[in-house]
Amino acid sequence: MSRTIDPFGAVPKYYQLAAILRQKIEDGDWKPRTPIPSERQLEVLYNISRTTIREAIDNLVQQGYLYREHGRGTFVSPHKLQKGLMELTSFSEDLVKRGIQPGQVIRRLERMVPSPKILQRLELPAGSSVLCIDRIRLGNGIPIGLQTSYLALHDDQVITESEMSEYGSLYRILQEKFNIIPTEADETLEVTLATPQEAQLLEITPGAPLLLSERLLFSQYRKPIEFVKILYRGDRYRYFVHLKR
Amino acid sequence: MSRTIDPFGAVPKYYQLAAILRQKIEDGDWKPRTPIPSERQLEVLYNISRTTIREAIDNLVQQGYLYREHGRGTFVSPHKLQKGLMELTSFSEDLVKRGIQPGQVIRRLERMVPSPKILQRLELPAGSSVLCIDRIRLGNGIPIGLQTSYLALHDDQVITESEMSEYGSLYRILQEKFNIIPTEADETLEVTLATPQEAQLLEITPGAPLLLSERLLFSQYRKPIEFVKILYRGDRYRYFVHLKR
DNA sequence: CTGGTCATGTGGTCACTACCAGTTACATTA
DNA sequence: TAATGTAACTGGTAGTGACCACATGACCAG
Repeated sequence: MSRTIDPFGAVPKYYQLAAILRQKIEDGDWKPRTPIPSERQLEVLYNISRTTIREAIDNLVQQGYLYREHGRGTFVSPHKLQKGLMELTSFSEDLVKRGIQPGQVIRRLERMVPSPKILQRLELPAGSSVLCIDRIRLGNGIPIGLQTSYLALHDDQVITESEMSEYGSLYRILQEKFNIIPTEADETLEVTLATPQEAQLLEITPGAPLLLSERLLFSQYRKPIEFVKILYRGDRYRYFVHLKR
Repeated sequence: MSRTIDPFGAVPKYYQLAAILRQKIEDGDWKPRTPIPSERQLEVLYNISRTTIREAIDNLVQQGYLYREHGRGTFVSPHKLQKGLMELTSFSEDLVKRGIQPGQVIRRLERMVPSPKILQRLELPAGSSVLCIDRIRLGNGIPIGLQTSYLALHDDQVITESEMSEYGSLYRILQEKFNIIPTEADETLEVTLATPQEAQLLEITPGAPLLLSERLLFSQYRKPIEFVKILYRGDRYRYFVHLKR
């Protein structure tokens, strides 16, 4: 890992500096609750202007690595293993973080015209077609959720079943193939009971309690990209979220 | 509402500007998806340096009011009624937003020594006492949740039952009386079934599905402040969250 | 011992300047 | 006509310099 700033590289200096500081925190060079060098000290240490220093620190504060105290200093956050948890995550990222091996069975992958309610949430005109992906989600080989995604993609934006396994994550495909960056999402969670059909797919008894999630995903330009409905087995899944002011 | 910048006031200029811009968005003066004036134009319009302009815009982008497109401009986010939803909210704020009249029955309010597991999560030494508040939460007069809070407060930081109703919100008491600002929280949600006792308090049948939330709340200095457990009636409550990258 | 003052260190705010990097419209050229 | 360049926008990055607001500890007067 580079420990110095490259003034000619394509990556911005504040970004390079943020990476260096983040590394120090993750490596444990800087302990929780202890102050990092002051902004004036960093200015000298890395030969970078305070403007840039502050931009780097702003980023890390935003991401929860550091916190400031006016008049006292900037300190390392004491959160232990939670780095990255505040992030908007995909299902697979989500599981990997908990040490569970994600898996999936794709039951359907095709273009279709969804219900008007779904089209409305995706802000598409009536009669539009979307890409629909129907999957059984597995954790360590055991079914834990039924997921149905409706993606607001054009006819020429194709996703194949083989790409789904290559990329590993739908969000990676969106980002790397279509330059769509998931940025925000609205999600609701509620309790529901398994229908016989759902129970069979999830290998549970009908009427067993499920966690129902409905999520609307927005791109970097605040356009709705995906509407996804997930039914989680109530006995095998716990939803986690990190909230911020 | 003031539409100009006061250069001598105690409030920072970037904050005043952000308030003005936010107002224009909320009033509908600037429509969704349309560009706001460029940073150079705002510089002239308000006689403020671009540094300050950008700081104000940064804030609003962070809060979801605006989004930038490099080379094109800065645009108003198209989100309709969702302003503020990304915020870390208290139970009562939460309900008010949905147009439901919040209410509560305080069943217990006392200092106690909680279980070691809870003390550990609050990062307090074994044997410490905390303030425990046990409440039934109402929506439009109907029970929708059982809430038990454990607050990491000192013996001299007292909260009375009358203050609970005066302030309306526990978070307001923390903020205004003790200068503790809820900044982050980790929350898990899972499904569980009502015990006979819980069923009675919630006025449902035993065995009915419930939504169980466990939340650990952190102050502005990343110290754990509150551990709270809430049991929601599965048939009357839907959890909402706004996620961000 | 108590309370005030002050120097010094911290982050917070602001202005001015310069240049880089995408986007767009339009004139130019093949 | 179609491709191409180019000028004039946009936001993005970076440096410099100044002053304010808050926290702390050393010092001093009572």
